[in-house]
Amino acid sequence: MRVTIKEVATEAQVSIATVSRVINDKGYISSKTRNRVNNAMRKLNYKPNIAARKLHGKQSKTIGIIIPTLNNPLFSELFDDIEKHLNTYEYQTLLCTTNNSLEKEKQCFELLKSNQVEGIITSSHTDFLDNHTFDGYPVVSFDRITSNRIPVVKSDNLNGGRIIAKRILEMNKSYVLILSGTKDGFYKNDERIKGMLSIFRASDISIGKAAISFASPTNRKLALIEQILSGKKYDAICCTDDVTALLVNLVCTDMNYHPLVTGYDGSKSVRTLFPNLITVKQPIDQMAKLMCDILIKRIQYPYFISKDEYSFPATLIN
Amino acid sequence: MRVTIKEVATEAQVSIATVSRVINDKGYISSKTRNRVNNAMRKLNYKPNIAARKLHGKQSKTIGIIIPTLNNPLFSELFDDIEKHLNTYEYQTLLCTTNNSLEKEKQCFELLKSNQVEGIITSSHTDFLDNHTFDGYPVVSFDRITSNRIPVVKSDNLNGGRIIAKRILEMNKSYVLILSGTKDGFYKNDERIKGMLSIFRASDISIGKAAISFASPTNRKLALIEQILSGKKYDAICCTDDVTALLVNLVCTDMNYHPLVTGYDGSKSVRTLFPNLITVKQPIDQMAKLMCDILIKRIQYPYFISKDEYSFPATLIN
DNA sequence: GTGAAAGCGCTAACAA
DNA sequence: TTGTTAGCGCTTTCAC
Repeated sequence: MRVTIKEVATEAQVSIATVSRVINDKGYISSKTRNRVNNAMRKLNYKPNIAARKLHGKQSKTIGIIIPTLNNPLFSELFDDIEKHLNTYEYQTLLCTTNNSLEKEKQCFELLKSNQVEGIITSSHTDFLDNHTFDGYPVVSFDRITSNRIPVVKSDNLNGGRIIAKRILEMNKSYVLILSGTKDGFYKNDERIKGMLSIFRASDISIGKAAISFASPTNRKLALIEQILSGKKYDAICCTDDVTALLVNLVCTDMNYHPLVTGYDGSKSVRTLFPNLITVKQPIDQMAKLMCDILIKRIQYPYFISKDEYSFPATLIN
Repeated sequence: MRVTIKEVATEAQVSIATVSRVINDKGYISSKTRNRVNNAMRKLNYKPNIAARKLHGKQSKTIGIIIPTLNNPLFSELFDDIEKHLNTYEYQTLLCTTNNSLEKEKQCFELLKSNQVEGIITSSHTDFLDNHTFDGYPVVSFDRITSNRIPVVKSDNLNGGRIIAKRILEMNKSYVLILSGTKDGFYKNDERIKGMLSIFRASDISIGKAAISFASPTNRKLALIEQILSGKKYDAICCTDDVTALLVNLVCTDMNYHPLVTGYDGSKSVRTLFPNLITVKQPIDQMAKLMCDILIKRIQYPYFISKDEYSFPATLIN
């Protein structure tokens, strides 16, 4: 068995309460005792049992993270940034992936509650949140409009859509496909698409629209894309995310068909590995940081009222 | 506050012990009581408090996962597969990333112990494991030879190296660079490189060797690669992982220099997005599954003796 | 078959 | 400034 607070107390010849005080830096302790306890902890290589701490109710020092998948650089980078930043607050992280399934998202939420997380950062895109009571859990959402009083950290999708569309117009395209990477109805009001449309409609470009399901396996997506493109001769294809854009490029290469393909998100790896891709960058690192900050503040000061929405600028790449 | 076992007991008019028995399916319970308890749990939407369960010592139903980074498709896919598979055992996962830093790896290990994980799957590549006593924690390692009695699940790196080298020879190259993606000394005995050398040395090809540090940020890696390549005119560059290969390709394109570049790992996303990359595929999904199976078996039957090493075949892509 | 009660490691009143 | 003690929610003997 591992070393417990009790053994530290014995070793330091104090009570467990004193040890607890030293650990949590609470209340008055003489520096002599403090030293004795610290030495004992070091000597015995004591590590607190987080489960016991959680059991007590507060201070689980754990934040739950809900994301659709790690197999998308947007989300793996987001998670990475969040984790790094939470670590500076001495918080740990409990990760759940949903693949955008409502069922899975429910399970994630239960799992996180079962694990006594102090708050949740979610970037899953089902509408589960809307219908759920939060038992007072602080929650912050990534790029997702929710109806409840859950703060959203997003980037300016409307403007991002506009930027991309303007870029397309500059290149004198005449028949453009807007291809959404999620067709599951969660993006009914996709701001990116709205932005694109607002520009395209004011021009004399022709517009097609299509969507593929986010949760489909890659093979299925490729097949769907091929089907969507077959016969049609768009000279530009605007995707609502980078992964979809990259898949479209693959299919097009195979078809020996070379429209202009644009993405969205601009994660570091995509920007590095596909330096020519025209896309819109969300400042993922800054957004991650802000989400952590809001959440921690909310946890530390329960009456802290955050804004409903924090919006970051979207910037054109290429 | 959440619903506890106590409230379920009251609702079902039984003792908490009985509720516990129903939850864990242990001991004798009449089916009448069982039903009553189950109904009560459903009615109150009871979810067990995992912290309390962990506190008791056994059955934290959590496995710790240590990986270097999620920003490498090999590891994000590995984690994904592990998590999916552990879920079928009703185990949850606690993820730690180390970026191959020894310091971070130590912290991860402590964190996982603090969280009462029942076992650990590690694919980090420092030599921390070798010098550490495991307090009886079941551990299994991914692709990493350790000196202790920790089972390793790997693929046949020696043969993988050979396969790649043979492929190079087929293409009549004469000056090849072997570029390792980790120069931190953890791969002193890198089997992949050994395999390559065994073939190259038996031919009349010239060989160069270099390495870049795994933990460097991408920009730094690109600069290093440029430096390594400047002046030299290799007609083939064999990297020990895909990410390095892709970065090399970027630098080469920039330099308008077009050697044959090969990778290693063959994760799904790399194979999809770079269908022409010559690489060696490790069967990540199968390896993930086996690691979970070994670990769970070891947890359930403490006297289960696993083999020291499980090796999967490596297959050439392209 | 079921319940009472001890105890897991820790925190936080409350006493001293 | 420190110690005593009552829980936190759950599992598990040991009685009944």
